[in-house]
Amino acid sequence: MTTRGGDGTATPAVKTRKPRSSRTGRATMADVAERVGISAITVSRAFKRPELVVPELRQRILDTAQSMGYVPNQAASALASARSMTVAVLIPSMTNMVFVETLAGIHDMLLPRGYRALIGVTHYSPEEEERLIRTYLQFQPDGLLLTGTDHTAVARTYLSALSSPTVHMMELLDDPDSLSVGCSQEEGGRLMTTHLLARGYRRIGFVAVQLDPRTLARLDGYRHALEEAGLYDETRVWRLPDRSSIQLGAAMIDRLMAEGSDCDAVFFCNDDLAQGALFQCQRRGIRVPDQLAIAGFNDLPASAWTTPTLTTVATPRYAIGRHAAAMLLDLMDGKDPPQRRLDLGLTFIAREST
Amino acid sequence: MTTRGGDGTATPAVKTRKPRSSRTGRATMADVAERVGISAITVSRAFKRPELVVPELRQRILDTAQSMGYVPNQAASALASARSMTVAVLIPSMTNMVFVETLAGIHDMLLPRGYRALIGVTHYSPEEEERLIRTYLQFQPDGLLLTGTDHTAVARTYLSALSSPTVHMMELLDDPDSLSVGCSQEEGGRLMTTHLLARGYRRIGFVAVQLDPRTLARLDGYRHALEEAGLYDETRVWRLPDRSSIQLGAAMIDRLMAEGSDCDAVFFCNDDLAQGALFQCQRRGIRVPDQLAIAGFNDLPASAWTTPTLTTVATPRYAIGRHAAAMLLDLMDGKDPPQRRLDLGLTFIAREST
DNA sequence: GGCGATACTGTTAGCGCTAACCTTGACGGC
DNA sequence: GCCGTCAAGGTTAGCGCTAACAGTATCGCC
Repeated sequence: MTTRGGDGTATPAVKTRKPRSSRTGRATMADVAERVGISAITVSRAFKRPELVVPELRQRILDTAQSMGYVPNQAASALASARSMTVAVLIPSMTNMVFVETLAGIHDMLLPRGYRALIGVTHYSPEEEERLIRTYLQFQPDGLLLTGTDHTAVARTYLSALSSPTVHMMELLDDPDSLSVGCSQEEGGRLMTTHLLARGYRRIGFVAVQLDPRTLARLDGYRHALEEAGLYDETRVWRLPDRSSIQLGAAMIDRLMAEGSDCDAVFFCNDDLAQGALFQCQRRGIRVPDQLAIAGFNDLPASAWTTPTLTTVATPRYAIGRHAAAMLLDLMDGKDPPQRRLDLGLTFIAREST
Repeated sequence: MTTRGGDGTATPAVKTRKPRSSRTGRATMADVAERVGISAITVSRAFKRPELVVPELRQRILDTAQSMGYVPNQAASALASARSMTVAVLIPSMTNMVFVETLAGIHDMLLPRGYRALIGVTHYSPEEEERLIRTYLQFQPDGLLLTGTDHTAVARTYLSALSSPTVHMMELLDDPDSLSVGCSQEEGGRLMTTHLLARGYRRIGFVAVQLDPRTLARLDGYRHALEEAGLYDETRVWRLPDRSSIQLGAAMIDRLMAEGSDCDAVFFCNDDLAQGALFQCQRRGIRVPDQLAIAGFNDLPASAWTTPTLTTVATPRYAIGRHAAAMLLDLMDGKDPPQRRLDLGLTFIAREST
C-alpha cells in the first residue's frame, strides 16, 4: 500500500525539493513556500506572526495554502517551539453537570487564546488521576488544571518537577505555593445547616455519597454547625461510597423510613440525591417540608422546578472554570496572577422544600 | 527565570552528548540511553515494542527512565512515526447528557487501545464544526468521530481529502462510502406517535426545539404517522430554535394554555422539555395523562422518577459511542469493519404520562 | 557619503523521536 | 566449514516546523 518511490522519473527542474508530502499525503510548509516562490519560514510567519509579513505577500501565502489544502502540523510545531498550546484538564466525572459546566468556563477562556484543552476523567480516584497526569505529560502541556487537592504522592512529585504551571479548581488551598480557584465547601455545609436550624429543624440528617473531599468538607460544615448548636448526632449521618443519582436519593427515603429515622430534615450532599428524595416523598405521600424538609447542594437546573422546589446552595462552577483558566493564562504568559487563592463564594437559595 | 546556559563548566568525558534536556528541562530518550549505556533506539523499543528487548535490559531501562522522571515526548513521536494516536471527536453539546454518554462509550473503547480523544463542541453549528475540523486536522488525528451527517461543503472537502478514517455517529447514512453508527430518529418519532394513537389520543402536538437534523427527523416520523392516520395538523407543531431545557418545557405548557391549544397529547422532542412540562402541569393542576398526555425522547435518568413517570424512547447512546469507536479502531488497523452502517435500534418505554 | 535604524525575508541548525536498514554473534543442518 | 537464519541491538537519516541569527534593501540624518 506504500506509495513511496513509485515515481522513478526525475524532475530536473526541481533542485533539492523532495516530492510533496512524502509520507502522509499532506502538503507541508515547504510545499506552500515552493509554490509561492519564497522560503518556508515566511510561510510560518504568515500564520504565526502575521505582522512580520507584508500584507500582500501574506494574503498570497494564505490563499495558496488554502488552495493546496495545507494544514499546519501541530506536532512539528510543538517539537520545534517547545510550546504545545495545550492545557491538560482533569475532572472527576463527565456525567456530573457541575464539572461539565466548569469545563465550559475553561473552554470559553482558553479557545479564544489559541489554547486547547486535553480532557481527562479521573472517576474520583487519585490513582487514576496519577495515571492520567503521567499520560498527559507526554503531550508537554503548557499548563494543568486539576480538580481538588488530594493527589497521590507520586502525582505531587510529577507536579513539582514540572515547569508548567498548575491551578487547582473547586477547593481552596492554604499553601501559598499552590494556586487555587474555588469556594469553601465547608462553608456551604455550614450555611445550609444554619438555615435549617433557623427554620426550626432540630433533628437534621446528612446523606454523604461518593465521599470525595468536597462532600466530606460539606459534611464537616454540617457537623460544626450542629455541634455549636449542641445538636450533632452521628446516627443521623449516612455515608455511602456510591455515586450520586436520583435513584439513590429515592432509595434513601425508603431506607430512612425503614430504619424508623426521626429526622425532621435531611441535607443531601448533592441536588440529584435531593431530587430523587423529593420524587419518592411525593410517591409515598410524605409531605415536604411539613413532615420532612429536604435540602440539596449545587443548584442543578431541575431544582427550581420540582414540587416543591428545592432549597440548595449554588456553586459558581462556570466562573471557577473561567477564573482558573484565566489564572493559568497569566502564568503561561509569565505574569503573576493577582491572587494565588481565589474564593468565588457561594449563593444560598431558599426554596419551598425547607 | 531562565536557567539556560547556567553551567559553563565543560565535561570532557561526555563526547558529543549535549547537556541533558536543553530546552524544557526534561530528560530525553537520549539521556536515559546514555545513563543505561545503550542507544536511544533501544529505549524507544523498550517502551513501544517491548518484545524486541530482552526482559532484563528492558526492566533496567524502565527503572532508569522512572528514576529520571523521563516522560516520552508525544509530539516528537507523532512527528517521527506519522501516528498521533489521537482521535478527534466532535459533539454538538457538552451539557446534553446524550452526548456525554456517547463520549463515555468512546473513551471506554479507545483508551485501553492507547488512543486519546480530542473533544470538540460544535454547538449544533455546521460552521463551527468546519472550524473545529480545520483546527483538529493540525493534530494529524488517526481518525475522526463526527456527530450527525450535515457538514458544510468545505468540511466535506476536508474529509474526503483526508486519509484518516471517519465515522458518523447518531444518524445513519445510506451512502455506501460513508460509515455510520446510530439509530433511526425518524423511526423513534413514528414509534411514539403510533403509541399515542393506539392509546386513543387524536389531537397530538409536537414541540421541536434546537431544530438540529435529529429533531427534524423525529418530527418527520411524527408527521408521517399522523398523516397515515389522517390526523396531521400543522397548527399543532411548534418549532423553536432555542436549546432544550426544563425551563423551556414549562414555558411551553404556559404557552399552549395561553393559545387555547386543543391538544390531548404533546410529544416533546427531548426528555428535559417533557420533564419541565410535567412539572408545570403539576404546578398548574393539569392532570397528566387524563387532561393532557406528555411524551419525551431519550430516556434521561429523571424520567423514571417524575410524577407521573415519563413515557419516552430510549436511545442507545453509550453503545453508539462504543461501536463507533470500535469501527474506527478496525479502520485504523487497516481492517474493514463488519458493517459500514450499524443500526443499534431504539427502545420504546411506556410509562404513566401517556 | 557614511552610519545607523528599520523593515522584510532568508539560512542554518536542531527539537526528540522512530523507520529502515545494518551489524554482530550464536546456533544448527548438511 | 559453509551457509542460512534468527535474535538483539546499533546507525543513519529525516519527520515538519521554528529559534536565532544573518542578510539585503530602503530610508533618514548629519
